[in-house]
Amino acid sequence: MARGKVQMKKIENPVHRQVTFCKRRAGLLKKAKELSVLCDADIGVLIYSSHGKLFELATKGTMQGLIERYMKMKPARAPQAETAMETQTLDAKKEINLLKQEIEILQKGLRYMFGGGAGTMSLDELQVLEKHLELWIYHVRSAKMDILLQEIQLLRNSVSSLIEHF
Amino acid sequence: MARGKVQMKKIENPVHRQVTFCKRRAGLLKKAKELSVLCDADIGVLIYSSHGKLFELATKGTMQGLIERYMKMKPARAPQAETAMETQTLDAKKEINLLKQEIEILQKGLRYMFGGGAGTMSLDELQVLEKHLELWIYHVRSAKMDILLQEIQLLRNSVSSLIEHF
DNA sequence: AACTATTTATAAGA
DNA sequence: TTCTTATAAATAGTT
Repeated sequence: MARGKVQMKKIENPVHRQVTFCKRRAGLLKKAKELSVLCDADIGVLIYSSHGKLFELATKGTMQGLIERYMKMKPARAPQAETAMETQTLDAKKEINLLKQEIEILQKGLRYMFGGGAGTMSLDELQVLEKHLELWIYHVRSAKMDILLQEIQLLRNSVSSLIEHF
Repeated sequence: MARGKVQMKKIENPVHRQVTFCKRRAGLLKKAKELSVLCDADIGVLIYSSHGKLFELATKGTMQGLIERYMKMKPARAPQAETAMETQTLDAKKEINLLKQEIEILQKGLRYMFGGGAGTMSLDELQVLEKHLELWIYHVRSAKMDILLQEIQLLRNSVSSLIEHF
């Protein structure tokens, strides 16, 4: 893209090809990061050089995570028979999904309780929910503070006894 | 990259963000294809929009194929005693325990809200609950912001049409 | 969805 | 590889 157009075909000169690979690879990964940040997207990029070397980028979590998400969305074929261990892993994953669902449900329940409706909430509902949450956080922080203050009191008492004792 | 620089942070206006997502997504995929052709590389790109929609590109074969290649290259974990599969199972069990704890805390949080008192929660549990609440408030505020910005966009469009009409 | 003024990426050269 | 620079491409803001 500079000092001359470039034909869209494999660069034959291997030196030139390697240089371009480095530059454009960096460019591609940069663009991917930017898109991720600007638009709040999760992006994974896998690049295998012509000689098989791997370069990767995962803008959120790990490549593993993004791949698993992909697999869920697109159930893959099962090439081989499962071993006992694989079955165990699959069972565990099922359980994880169930638990995640449970959390989802609890959260929806909370939302329902405060907001009066599930799913999409109106501005007013969100306003109310926000107020509830602020109040709740306030209570949680108070409770934390109470615990800490109790702790301090206990320590003070210990110190007092020690002083009396000696 | 035009008519003004752009800050590298999430674009707040949802309309603007969506437009940019479309444009840059197209740009990223184009760049990936070019790199693939020019340098004879095999490239896979996974993009999840903030709303979870998947966009993908595999310049050679299928995404499945690239992923399998990735998996073969990177069983990179497991110290040595465990097989990859055993590690996976252990990881899954750890995740299950974490999720169970999380559910416990959410449930306690609910009871706490109903009862109006802290009594039963430990400092650590309160800490976790507080983090959850903070995250939740953040989401609620984002949702509010989205609604307001959409409203503004609608009004702007109305004003534009009126001006054109008269 | 089209249009440009600018910014960014990068091909070639050093 | 790295830096420089002229130029091609991408794209932000606008219409």
